[in-house]
Amino acid sequence: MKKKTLHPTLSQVAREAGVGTTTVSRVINGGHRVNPETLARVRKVIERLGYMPNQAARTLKGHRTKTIGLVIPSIADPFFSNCAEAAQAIARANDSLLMLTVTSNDPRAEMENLDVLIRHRTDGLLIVPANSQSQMLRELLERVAVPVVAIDRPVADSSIASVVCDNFKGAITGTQHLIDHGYKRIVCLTGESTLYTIRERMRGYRKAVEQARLSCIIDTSVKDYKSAEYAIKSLLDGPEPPDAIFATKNSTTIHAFEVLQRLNIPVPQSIALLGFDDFELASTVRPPISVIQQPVEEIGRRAAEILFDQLLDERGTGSPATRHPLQVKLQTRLIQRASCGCTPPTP
Amino acid sequence: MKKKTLHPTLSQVAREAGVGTTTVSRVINGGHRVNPETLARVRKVIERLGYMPNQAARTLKGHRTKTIGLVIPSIADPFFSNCAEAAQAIARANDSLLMLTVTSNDPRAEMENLDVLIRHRTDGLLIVPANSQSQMLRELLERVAVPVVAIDRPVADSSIASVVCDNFKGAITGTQHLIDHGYKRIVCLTGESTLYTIRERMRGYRKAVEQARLSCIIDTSVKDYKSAEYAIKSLLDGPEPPDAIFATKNSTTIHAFEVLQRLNIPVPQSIALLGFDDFELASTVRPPISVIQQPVEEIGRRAAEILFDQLLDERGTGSPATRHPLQVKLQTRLIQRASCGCTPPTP
DNA sequence: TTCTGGCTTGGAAACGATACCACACGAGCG
DNA sequence: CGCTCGTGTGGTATCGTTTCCAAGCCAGAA
Repeated sequence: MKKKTLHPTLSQVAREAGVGTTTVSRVINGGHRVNPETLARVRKVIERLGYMPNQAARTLKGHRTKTIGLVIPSIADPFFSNCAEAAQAIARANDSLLMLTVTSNDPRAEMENLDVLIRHRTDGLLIVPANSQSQMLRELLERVAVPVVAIDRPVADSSIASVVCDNFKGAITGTQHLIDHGYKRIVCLTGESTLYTIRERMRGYRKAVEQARLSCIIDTSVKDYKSAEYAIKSLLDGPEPPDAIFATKNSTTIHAFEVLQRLNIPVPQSIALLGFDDFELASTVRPPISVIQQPVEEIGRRAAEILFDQLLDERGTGSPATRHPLQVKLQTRLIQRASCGCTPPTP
Repeated sequence: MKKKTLHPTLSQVAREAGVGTTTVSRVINGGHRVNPETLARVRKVIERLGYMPNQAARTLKGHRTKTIGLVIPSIADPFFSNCAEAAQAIARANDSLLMLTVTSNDPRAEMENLDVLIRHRTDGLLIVPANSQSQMLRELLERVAVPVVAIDRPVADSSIASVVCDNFKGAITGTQHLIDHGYKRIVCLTGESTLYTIRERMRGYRKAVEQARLSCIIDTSVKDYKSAEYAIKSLLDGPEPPDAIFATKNSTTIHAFEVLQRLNIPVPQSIALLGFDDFELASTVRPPISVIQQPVEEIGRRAAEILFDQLLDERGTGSPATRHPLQVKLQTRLIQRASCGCTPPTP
C-alpha cells in the first residue's frame, strides 16, 4: 500500500525550519524582508516536505479565490468550446482557475450552477445567459457581490457588461449578399426562436428582405436532419419554391446542406445556401459553404479581459470603474465560398 | 451606484435570528434536530439576507472542496471537449464543480496546472497526460494525497487508474479492413510520433500490415494542409504509389481528404481513405469517410465515475479500494462508410 | 552613552463554518 | 421523589493562512 502523506501545513514547515509562521508566510509570498539565509533554509524545508499552500485558508483570510466561473450552454458545441478555450487562456494568464459549468440552455440548471459558483466565491463570473430576459437571473446577478460579464447574449435591462456579436447587422449582410446575387425567394431556416442571438439574426433577415421588397419566408421547425428534410421538401414542393436559404445557425446550416445533398439538389444552381457561424469543414464540403463568420475566439477573450479589468479596478483605487466599454458589440464577417453562387478566389 | 452588499456570514444570520451559530449550521445542513419553529424562523432570515455558505470555510474545517480538476490538452478539440462535457455531467451529479485547465500537450504547462489544482485541494484529478512516460508527472501524482484517473493515455509504470481506448486493436481492425478490400500498398499518415495514442495506432497498423506481408509505409510529416499536400504528392509520384491511406487522427484524416479533393483524386477509386476517430461531418462529405470510432463520451464518463468511486471509498469504511477495475480499456468500432470502398447501407 | 531607525522576526487575532461537549427541560419509570 | 433519557440548543476550539503589532538587534547619529 502506498502510504500517501497528507498535505503538510505552514506551521509544520515553520516548526521544521525553526522559524515562526510569519516568516514562512513571507517566504512563500515572495520572500521579501527575509534574511537570505533564513530564506534559503525555509525554501529547502518547503521543498523537502513538498509543501503547497492551502488555497481555502488563504481565501478565508479575505483573499480572492483565484477562480472565475464560466457558465455555458454546452462544451461540445465548437462555438462555446472555443470561447471557453480563450477564456481559460486569459484566466491562466491572470493566475486564476476556470470553474466550468454547463446549462444546456436550461434556466433552472443555470440558476443552480450560479448558486454553486457563488458558494465557492469565484472572483468573477462569465455567463452565456440561457434567457436574456430572465428576471430571476438579472436580479441574482445584480444582487451578488461579484463582477459579471455576459457572453454572446446580453442581460436585458441591466448594466451588466457584455460581449456579443452584431447578429443583426451580420444577418443583414448575409441576406443582402443573397439578394445581390439576384435571389428573389429567400427562406430563413431556423430551429429556435427564443434565443437572443437567433432572434437578432431573424430580425436582420427580415429587415434586409423587406427593404428589398421580397417576401419574408421563415421556417422555425428545423431541429435535426429529419425536420430539415421535411421542411425543405415542403418548401420546394410548394407553389413558390425558394431559390436561396439563409440558415440562422451552424447545425441548421449543416442539416440543410445534408438534405440538399441527399436529395441531389444542386447547390447553388437550384438553391443557394448561406449560413450564420462558420465551422471547420465548411470550406471542405462540396460546394464550400458561404457563411457569416463570428470572431469566436475574440468573444471569449474580450469577455475574460473585461472581467479581469473589473477585478483590478475593484481592488485598486476608487477610480471610476467605467473606464471600459461595458457593452462590446463585435462585428461579423461574410466569407464568400461557393454555396451562395460566388466563385471565390482559389486560396 | 448600485451598492452591492457583501456576503453575509453564518454568525450574522445567527444574530439576526436570535439563535446560536450551531443552530444555523444545522439548518443549512438539512435542518435535522431543530425545532420546526426555529427552523422556519432561521430559514426566513437566510432567505431575507440572501445568505450562502462560504465553501472556503467549509473546506478549511476539514471537508472536501467539492471540486475536481480536469487537465486536458485542448478544449477546442472535439474529442476532448466531449470528454470534458461528460466529465462535467458526472461532477455535477456528484455535487462538484469542474476546474478546467489546458496544457496544449506541454509538460511544463501540465505541471504548472497540476500545481495550481493541488493548491486548490481539488478532491480528485482527471488528467490527459501530455507524456505517458514522464517521470516527473508520475512522481507528482503518486506523491500527492489525491485520487487521480488518467484519461485517453495511461501513466506508465504506475498504479494510477486509467480509462483509455484500445488504440492498438482499433488500428489493426482499420488496417485489416483496408487489407480485406484488397489494397496492397497502405500508407500510414501521421503528424506525431510521441503521443501514446498515436504510437499505439501506428503499432497496430504495423502489426496488421506485417501480418499480411505487405510493406510498411509510414509518413509522420502531416501537420497541416501544406505538409499533407507535399507528403501525398511525393507518395503518389513515387515508384510505388500507395492505394490506401490509414490516417492516425482526426486532423490528419481531414487534411488528407482535403488534399485528395483539391487534387481531384477520386476516393476510393484511385486511393482509399480510412481515419482513426470519428468527426461530425465525416458522413456528410463526399465520399463519406470510413473511420474507427472511439467511445468519446464514455471515456470521460467512466473516468469521472471511477474518480468519484475512489472518493467514496476513501471516505467510507476501510474496505478494499480495489473494487473497481483500475485500468479500463474501451473498444473502438469500425464505421464503414464509402471512402474505403465499402458501399454502406443507406441509413 | 543614548537615541533613532532600518531589518528581521515571532505572537496572536482574525477569517467563516463545523462539531464536540455540555446544559436545560420535561416525560416516563421504578 | 429522584433518576434516566431524548430533544433542542449554545459555547467554543479548530481548520491553515495572513497580518497587525511589537520586539530584538545592530549601525550610525547626536
